[in-house]
This record gives sequence, structure tokens and C-alpha cells, in this order.
Amino acid sequence: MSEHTASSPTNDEVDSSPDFLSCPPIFVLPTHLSLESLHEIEEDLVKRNARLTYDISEARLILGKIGQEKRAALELRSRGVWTEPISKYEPPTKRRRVEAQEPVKSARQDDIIDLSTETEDEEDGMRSRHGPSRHLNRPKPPSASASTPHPSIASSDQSDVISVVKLDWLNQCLQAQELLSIEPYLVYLARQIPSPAKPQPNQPTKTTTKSADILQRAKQDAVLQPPPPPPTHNHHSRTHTTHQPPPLPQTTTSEHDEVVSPHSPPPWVKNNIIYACLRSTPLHPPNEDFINQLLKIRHIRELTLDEIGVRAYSTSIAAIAAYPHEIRRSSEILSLPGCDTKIANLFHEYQHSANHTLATANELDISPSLQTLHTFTNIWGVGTKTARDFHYNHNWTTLDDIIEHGWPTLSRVQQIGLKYYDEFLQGIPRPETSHIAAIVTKHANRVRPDAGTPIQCAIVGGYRRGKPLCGDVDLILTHRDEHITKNLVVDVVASLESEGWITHTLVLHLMHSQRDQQTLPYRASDDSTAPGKNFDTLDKALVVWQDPHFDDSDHHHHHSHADTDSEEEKTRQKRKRNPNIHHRVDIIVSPWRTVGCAVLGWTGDKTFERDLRRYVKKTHGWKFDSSGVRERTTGGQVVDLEAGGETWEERERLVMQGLGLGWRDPEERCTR
DNA sequence: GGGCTGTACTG
DNA sequence: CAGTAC
DNA sequence: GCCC
Repeated sequence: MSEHTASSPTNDEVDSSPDFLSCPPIFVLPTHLSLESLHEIEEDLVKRNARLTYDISEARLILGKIGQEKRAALELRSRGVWTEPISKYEPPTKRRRVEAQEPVKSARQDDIIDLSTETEDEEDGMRSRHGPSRHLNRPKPPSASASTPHPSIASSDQSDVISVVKLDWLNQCLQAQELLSIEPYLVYLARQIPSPAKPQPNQPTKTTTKSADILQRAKQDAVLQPPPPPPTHNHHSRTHTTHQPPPLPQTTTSEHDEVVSPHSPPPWVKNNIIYACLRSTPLHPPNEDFINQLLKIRHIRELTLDEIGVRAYSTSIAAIAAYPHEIRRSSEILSLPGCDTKIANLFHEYQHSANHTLATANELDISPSLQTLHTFTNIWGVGTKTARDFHYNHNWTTLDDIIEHGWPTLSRVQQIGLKYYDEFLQGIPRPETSHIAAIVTKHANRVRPDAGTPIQCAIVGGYRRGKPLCGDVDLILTHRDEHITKNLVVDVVASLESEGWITHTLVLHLMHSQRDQQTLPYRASDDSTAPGKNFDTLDKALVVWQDPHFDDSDHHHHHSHADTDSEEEKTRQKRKRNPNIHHRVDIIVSPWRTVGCAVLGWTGDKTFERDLRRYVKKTHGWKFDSSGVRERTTGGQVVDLEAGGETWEERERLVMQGLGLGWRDPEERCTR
């Protein structure tokens, strides 16, 4: 039917040929496609009766902007579809029966392992030798056998044979206005196999989105949506200052697409507030599931040394985390500062994927090398560089490998980090955190008996943001008298060490801003508390904490000599291992003068802190850090914003107001 | 096309 | 200086 | 990857 219409290229029929109805269910890989082109392609297909599906597991024909067999296998696998390559010329029906009956068998097992090994290769892009199978003949030019569709396109519908085909096939079909053989465009011909390890969350196959269905949605959306842009100019114009509706041609909505009115954008969206420190960001935002996917991608960026990627994802994540509605359309994403088509695309994928995951994010769980790197960077003192060195230069893949082959080469803190690997990864419950804070405070006051008023302790970090479990304990000790806080860290640590609370000191920071204050002229200060004191010492100790008390009850040990008992008791307790868990504790000491800055700087979440510094730089030309605010010019004059604050909470508030942030509760700084 | 937080310790 | 941590 |  396609041929006869070819003569009149301007009428409507041309537009809807060829007809893809005879093709098996089609899935379009979003990889390397903008949201716009993806939608365009999907629309093209739907218009021509294609059986488009958003559930890749039911697709038999997969179109994608990819050219390599290996890549194709990876794309499928990261979407939960495990495959093995088959020869193009092997009759696909034969093996299927065998497959269905045999569970997971010997020869196949090998294939699976091979496949997972490959992911590794894919990651670093370094070793790229063996593909899933040998390449067969390279595609011949489309003209050769083009006129009749490959029989397998139509018939393989039911089977477990999957064809991954270059997107170009579609373009050529549209141009020729007839179905062309997929064979010259075939990237990967595969058979679906059961996934090896994890039980694939077998989706109830719900989403065979019929063409009519989609068309309806598209129309519905077209009505709902503000006027779509003329199809000619495809670059989206983000005029943020005048908050125009997102100009994305929207073709699909969520599963239950009742007629929904668009969310009214929160003020920070309307005003295009790009700094996370100016927004309220709760610990559990409405789009947390999607954010968790993005966090995984960000983590992959970390592990692969893509710092800028990390930055970009952090920005996007922070914006989405601040968004107070459950997102229904990818166009909503486009309206958020720090989010553009990349993230909107990912949301589209997230929304339409059967399991609500992202292929890229899944690689973190699938890829052996990423998992190894992940394991290694979780060692305190081992960052991304060292982790990669361990893995790629030493070929270590487990912690035991490091211990066995590299122990003497490790730095002291890395050895400690390795020794308490599991314990440091345990979250610390809030009651335990406050208990630790109380003990530290007690010791602080014990080593400053003449302080007059007690030394105060602020629990900051994740605890202050409201997390039920914290990765470490962050404490700020302060006192109005600068003589009291001077050298306080050292004395507190020593005291805690002597009582057994601190087992190791990972690092001591004794940050003397002596030189800063030396070089700069004294500010005619209204309240210079201690004119003689030239340094503000914001000192900190990063330590390993363990409760020294434990139950060593050994009930059948009965002493015959009462007088030696206590002595015996002690030595025996020393010999017996303390089973209490080790924790990471940061003890920071701040002079009163800048305690507001310290508290603000340490309550954080990383993106909040970064954006805070960027904002302060941009708007005031100041330099913020947890030991104060300075001018960037003129040798760094101190800017005192917290003078007169009577409590550390009040001083933090003064700093925030002075910086132009207004007030934001700590629980609203969870930018991730 | 340039910028992306800012700082100190360790080895 | 590179690497790490906060 | 996104903003200015």
C-alpha cells in the first residue's frame, strides 16, 4: 500500500505511510536522544500504527541511536533485559523451546558471566576486545534487498528474539515510504534469557500502549498544554524571567492521566532561584524516588572522576528536592533551575519505565567495576583516585585483596578506615549521637574548670538536619571567652582519649588564621572581645569513637582472693575485646566571635554549602567559610554579621540574614 | 566560552 | 603537589 | 550539565 501514495508527496496519506502495524512491539531507546526527538520519533511511529511500548521487556524490535552490539546488550541489560547474542542466520524458533524448559543451564551460565564481565570493559572504556559474539557480515547498503520486509520482523512477535536496530532504519523507511528490511540496520540480534542473580521484578505486563491510546493522550495534552511552539524552531527558549510555560511538545503523561491541572510553580521557580541555600529543601521531598535514581547517577559520576558532572547533578537534584509537588510531566522539570533536557529526559524514562528506574542508574548495581570502586571509596581515607588505582593498577577487587597485598602501603588513616570499614558505615541513631555530644561536652567543661559559664555544644551536620541515622557525629564546642576555646580541641581529645572514648585521632586541624589577621589592618571593631588575641582558631579533630564500657561478664570466673579481685578484673577487661561499635566523630571548636558562621557552615549538606559560598561571592563579593566572612578584596577584611547575638542559634540567624538568605530551618537544608 | 565552595592536613 | 576530608 |  505504500507505493502508490508516493506520487503525491503533499497530501495526508503520505504522512501516514508506511504502516508499521505488522511489526512486533517497538521500544525506542532514549539514549542519545533529546526529549524532543524521542517524542517526535514516538509520534511518527504511533501515527503509522506501530505497536509502541514503554515496557522494554515486551518489545521485540528496539530502535536506538547506537551502533554497537555490545552497547546494545548493555542498554538492554541495564533495563532489566538479559540477552545472549544469536547469529543472524540461525533460525530463531528452534532454540526457544529448549530455553523455556531448561531453567538456567551450564553453557548459558558462561554466557552470563561473560556478559557481566563486559560491563566492566564498557565502564572504563579501556579494554574492549571480545564482544558477545563475533561480528558477522556488515550490513549491506539498504538498496540491495530492501523491497521486502525481513520476514522475521513480522513473525518474531511471540518469540524471545529481540532485534536492536539503528534508528536510521526508521528514517529510511519514512523516506522510502515503505517498510525496509531491518537486516542492514541490525545492530544486535539477541535472545532473551532469564536474569542470572537478582530476581527480575517481573512486571505485570500492563503497558502495551496502543497507538490509539497514545494519540488520545497526545490530543488531550495538546488541549491541556499551553500553546506548543511552532514545530519549526526546536530550540527551547528558557525565558526564566518571564515564566513562560515550558514549550515542550508533550505527548504523554503518567499512567492514570485524568485531566489534571498543572501545578502552580512555587515562588522560587517563578523567580528562577538558582541557589539551593535560598530554598526550602525537606529531608523527604515528594519526588524522592526519582531523586534516588539521580543520586545513583551522580555517584557514578563521582566514581568516574567526572567532577563537573557531579556538580551538575547536584544542582539538578537540589532543585528537584526543593520542588513541593509530585512531578507529573517532564515539562515540569524543564521549568526548574539547574534542570534541562538531560534531566527531563531522565524523568521521562523514569516515568515510563516499568520498574521506575533509570538504565544509567542501574549500571551502578550491575557493573562489577563500579561496585568495586564504590566499595573502595567507602574506606575512610580512600578517595576516587586511590580507589581506581587499587582497582585498575593493582587489579584488586575486594577489601581482602587490599589487606592481603597492599596493607603496608596504606596510609595510617586508610588502615584505620579499613579496620573499621563496616562499623563506620553503620548509621548512628539520634539518641546515641546526643549521648556522645553529652560526653564530649562533659569533658570539655572538665578540662576548663574555670570557665565560669559552661562550654556549649551544638550538634550540627546530618543530625541537625533531622536525619534519623547519621554517618558521623559533628559537634561544635564554643564559649563566649576566647581564652577558653583556645587549644580546647587538644585538651578535650586528650581527656577523652585517656578515658578510652577516643581510640584514634585521624587528623587534627589547627587552623590558625593568624596570617590572615596579621596581614590585614585591624578593623575598627565595636566589640573586639580580645584585642590581644590575634588568631581565631577554628580547630577540629576527626576521631574514632568507641564507648569504653562493656559487659564482660564471665560468670564462671570465680575469684578466690577478694583482695586481688579488682586488679584482676581490670587486666581481664583489658584483655577482652571491647565489642562496642566504632563511630566517626568530628569535634570542632569555634570562638564565639564566629560561632554563627561555624554552625551555618557545618549544618550544611554539601550543595547547600556550595551554593551558599557561590551566592555570597556573587552577591556581596565576600568569602564565606565556617570561620567567618571576609571581603575578597583588600586583603580580606572581616565582615562581622553576628555581633550581638546572644546564643549560637541567634548568631547563626544573624549571619544568614546578613548574607541575605533570610532564615531557613536546618531541616530545610537537605539538598542531598 | 568560562565557571562550577573554600580550606587544611598528610605524605 | 596530589589526594582527601569536611 | 547547566548558567551567565
